[in-house]
Amino acid sequence: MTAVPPPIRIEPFKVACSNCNLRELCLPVGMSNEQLERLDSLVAIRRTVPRGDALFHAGEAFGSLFAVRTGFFKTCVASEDGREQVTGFQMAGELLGLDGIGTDRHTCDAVALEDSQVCIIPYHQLEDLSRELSDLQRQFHKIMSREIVRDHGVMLLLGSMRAEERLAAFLLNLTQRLATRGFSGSELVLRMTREEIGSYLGLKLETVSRAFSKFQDDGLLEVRQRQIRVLDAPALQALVNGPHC
Amino acid sequence: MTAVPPPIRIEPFKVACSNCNLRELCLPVGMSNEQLERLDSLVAIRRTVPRGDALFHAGEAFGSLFAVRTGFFKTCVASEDGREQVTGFQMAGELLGLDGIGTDRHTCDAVALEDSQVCIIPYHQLEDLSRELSDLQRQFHKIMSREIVRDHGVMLLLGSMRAEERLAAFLLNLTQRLATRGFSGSELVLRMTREEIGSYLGLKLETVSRAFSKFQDDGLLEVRQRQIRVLDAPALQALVNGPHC
DNA sequence: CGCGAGCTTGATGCCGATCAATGCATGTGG
DNA sequence: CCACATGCATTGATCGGCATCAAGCTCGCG
Repeated sequence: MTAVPPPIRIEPFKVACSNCNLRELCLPVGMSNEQLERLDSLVAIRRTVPRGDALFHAGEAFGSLFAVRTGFFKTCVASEDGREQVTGFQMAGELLGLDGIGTDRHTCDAVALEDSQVCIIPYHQLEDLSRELSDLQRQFHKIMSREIVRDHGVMLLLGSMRAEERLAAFLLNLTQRLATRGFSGSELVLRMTREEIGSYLGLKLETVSRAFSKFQDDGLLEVRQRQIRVLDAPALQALVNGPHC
Repeated sequence: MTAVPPPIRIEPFKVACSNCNLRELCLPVGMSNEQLERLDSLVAIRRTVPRGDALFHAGEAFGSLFAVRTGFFKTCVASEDGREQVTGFQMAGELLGLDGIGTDRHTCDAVALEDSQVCIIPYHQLEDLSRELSDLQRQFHKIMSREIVRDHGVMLLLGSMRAEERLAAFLLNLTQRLATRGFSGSELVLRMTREEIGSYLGLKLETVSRAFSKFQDDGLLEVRQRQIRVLDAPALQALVNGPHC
């Protein structure tokens, strides 16, 4: 039984995991060419998300995961009374929407911090295919597990670090992920506001700003608005590990 | 090459998901009797963990997940410099070890807070079986996703709530989970110390103790050491939602 | 050019950390 | 059975880091 092809507009360029330059960072890690071709048939559509728009909102029905192809996102949860917490920042090759699997509804908002593009991964098809391809299954499980481990790291940060330690840890994490993607490990442009950084780190925007200024005074960073140059990464690392013990 | 059978003592009573009274809370949710029998062949061993002992440590090789059968656990991560953060408390029917999938090593410690018993779920066999049983696959994915959502909730708590709000949220979460397991929603015995609660909530033990006393003074709780009686759950709930806006 | 969003910087105050003493339950050995 | 030790909890006094409040500042953009 051949399925009717879905009436969806295909992007003009070919969408294919098999020749995507992010395949070593994304869902296809560890898959053979043959397997990749089967994944291609699943991930056939991209979606463009302009800066400021939401990819999905908390409460919406869940149907697909999304892989960031280009751009930058934040995810944030909110409590009844309107408190907001940024739970993460996602860049190329990272998956969005894992929170929706448990209840079939998204539980957070995903907002593009710059004009972005995502690959759409229909979730039930992914489940079906990962029952056939154990390498795909394994990689998907690893991605979920690492998200849990990452969250535990954020808890450690929020529960036991001081303001400057939090910002240092945040910056090192960002530069490391950017370096993995071939960018300079010392030069970066923040895509988010001081307020969003603060929300992620459990701080107010003024505190974030002061910490940036302090780092600049101490010669660890060069800060010009959102342009950041890391001058002394080891010193930042020393801050993250306990300098106060 | 037949492997030597591992020298593991099988518990005298029959271990079977199919007739486990926790099957509606645990991995088997949503599975048919036939499917359950296949799961039984996988989950055949239990392990007893005395109070204070670790089920696993960060850094150890990962091989199995564990389902809490009886008892109570905490999980905690530590940074290089020795800072510790309790990342969760697990009770009957909840899974331990999901953090290990991503790197094939555990990334946190799991410690029994009372004499406990867990079912051992060999992970690779679980992967194999979940490729055959889509209901098992679905439930496993839901469990991982819900863990991520739970972690996001903890981040919200750590990032934006005040001390008393955190404790109120913690107590309501505990009572709710106990109620799901058939216990009273108003009477509970804490299995963890003030210090462990504090670590989980990002507070010092003195602050936790003061918050308990405050709740008692205000008539929300009756506190006698670790014996807690909830007198006014709605008031606790009101604290969690923003009373200060 | 002037507006506005976002950022910086200063002054002040409060919440929770820290330091310290006491209380209370459990266990152990004389 | 009592004396004492130990681990955990409570309570008070003080301190400090970050939030809060309040101006200015910078830069991009209509």
